[in-house]
Amino acid sequence: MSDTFEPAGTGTSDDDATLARLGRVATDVFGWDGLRPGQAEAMRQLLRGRDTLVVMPTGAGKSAVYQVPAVLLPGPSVVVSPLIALQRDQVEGLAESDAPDAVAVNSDQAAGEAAEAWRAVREGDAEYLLLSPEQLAKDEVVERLARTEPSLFVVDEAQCVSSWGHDFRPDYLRLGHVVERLGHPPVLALTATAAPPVREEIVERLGMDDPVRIVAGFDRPNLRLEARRFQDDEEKRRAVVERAAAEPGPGIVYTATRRETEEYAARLAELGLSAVAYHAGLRSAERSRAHDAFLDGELDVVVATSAFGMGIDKPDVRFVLHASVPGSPDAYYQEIGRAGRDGAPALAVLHYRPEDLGLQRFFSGGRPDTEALTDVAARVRRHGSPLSTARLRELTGLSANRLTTAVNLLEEAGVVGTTPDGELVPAGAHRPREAADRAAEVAEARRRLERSRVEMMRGYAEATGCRRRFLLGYFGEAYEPPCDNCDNCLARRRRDAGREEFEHLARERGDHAEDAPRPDAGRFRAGARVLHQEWGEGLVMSEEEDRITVLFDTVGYRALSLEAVVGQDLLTLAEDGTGEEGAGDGNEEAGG
DNA sequence: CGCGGTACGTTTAAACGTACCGCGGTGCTTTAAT
Repeated sequence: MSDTFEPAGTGTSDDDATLARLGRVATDVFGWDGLRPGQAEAMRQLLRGRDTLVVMPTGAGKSAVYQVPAVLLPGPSVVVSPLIALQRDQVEGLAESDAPDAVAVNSDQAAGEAAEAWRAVREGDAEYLLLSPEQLAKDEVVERLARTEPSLFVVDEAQCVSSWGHDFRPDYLRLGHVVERLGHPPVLALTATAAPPVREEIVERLGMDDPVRIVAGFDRPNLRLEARRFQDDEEKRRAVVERAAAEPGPGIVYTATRRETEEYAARLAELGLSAVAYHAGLRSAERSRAHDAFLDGELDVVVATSAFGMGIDKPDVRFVLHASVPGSPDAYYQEIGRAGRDGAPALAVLHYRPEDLGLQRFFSGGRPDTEALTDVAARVRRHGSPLSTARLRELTGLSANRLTTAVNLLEEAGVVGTTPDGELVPAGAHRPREAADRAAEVAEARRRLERSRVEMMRGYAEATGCRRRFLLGYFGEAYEPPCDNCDNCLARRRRDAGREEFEHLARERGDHAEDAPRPDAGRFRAGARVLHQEWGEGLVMSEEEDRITVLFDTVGYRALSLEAVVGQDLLTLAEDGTGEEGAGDGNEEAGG
């Protein structure tokens, strides 16, 4: 995949001129000192018209990547943003600066406000237009947008495509069609956290064309990683409360349910901490009060569900404690990534009970809606001509989410297609029941993948090796332990120190204080394509000392012990496609 | 999948099992009723 971009700074005068122009805009218009290498490279690719995926930590200046080139490109820039609160922050931030203005169009606005925003975009008074994917699901919005001839299509928080698109906010999976209807301006996908398969899904779902991938390193060496296992629920709760009270704040405690946020916040308040609960069931005034108080340093602890986080860019969060396992390493890394952004030591502790995995399994459970699938398939087929989603909604009476989810599954199964105008047509001559069955299979595969991600959290919680290696491996980065900043590495170091005292005695007795020799992973390195008798083809994602993790096409992530792999010939190398996605492939390491 | 609550059952009466039910996370948008 290294052919997907040409290295920067090969010194053609065109490149130099482009970089100079970008640098001038950065300083003259935005008032910044300069551009970091990863930023500048992404901007240069966008100006060349290339689709670009950027994975960079929060605070590394992802927004700059579209803000600067937008100034040099002719039309307005569309920015897809998942939360109205984030849109508001961006609009306000740009309004306060000398940079061009941004406007948003969303359901929060008074009647005249949207009209004024469109006018500003049309007449060039606003450079950036912020929209939710749901806005872009409306024909009239896309048509109006097409007339403004946007020169850049940005998807912020692009991991939402993968994490929310399949059920919660299905319009995320339709953005690729929007891009085409806009004449495919350069697409920029921005995210802080995306494992290799998530990156590939973003590329595919947004219809990115031979994209450049710019991926900064994931390691956060100042984060101390720890996991503690509990049998008893109340014991776990006590440990969480005690830790939150003992560690220097401010900090975040993540729970699995709304109810738990209230319970923990109450117990912490009893101990005299200033702690509040935060979840999506609170009134919006309460939510923003908690949010602002935390950012302003008035709180010791926020106890929150996963609702708390996006848009929290507070440098001095000292700990993130998980009172329960989250549903995936993707979610976990994103949540602990909110600690220690100032680079000073910070702590991430997972409080784990195997029973807690059940709730996450439930969350990733949803059975496919066979009825909706059959109904939609039947109507698309019966209707002689292309069918708009608006019309389909009238015909079926399905809610927007159920309908769009069904359409997405049918499309992924290859039994429904989308025309260049965004209308739906049948693909192939499948009877509705058969079409629905195929789509249900797609949904089932997705469910298996999500459940395997839950299992990866079990793997992390129960890991005996370096936790940093585990997480970085999951994100496609090789790492050589010890990290000296996770509980397992530190425990091993203490053991080794103790062992030295007895080493000479052991030598006298003739035995070895070394661990048993580990089987060699041999050919099954990260990035290798492998074949398993039962589970079919897969891709080796990471290697640990005694196991490897493989992402199988049909069953999702599986951890395999090297002993079994080698001893029982579990795996063979698949036809050597090599260099597919995997650790250390052609992604640029644009040092963070 | 695991929990908390409730209803029902039994034993030897106020308390203790058991069986079943419902619930659990992320946000946009639009619309109807005050």
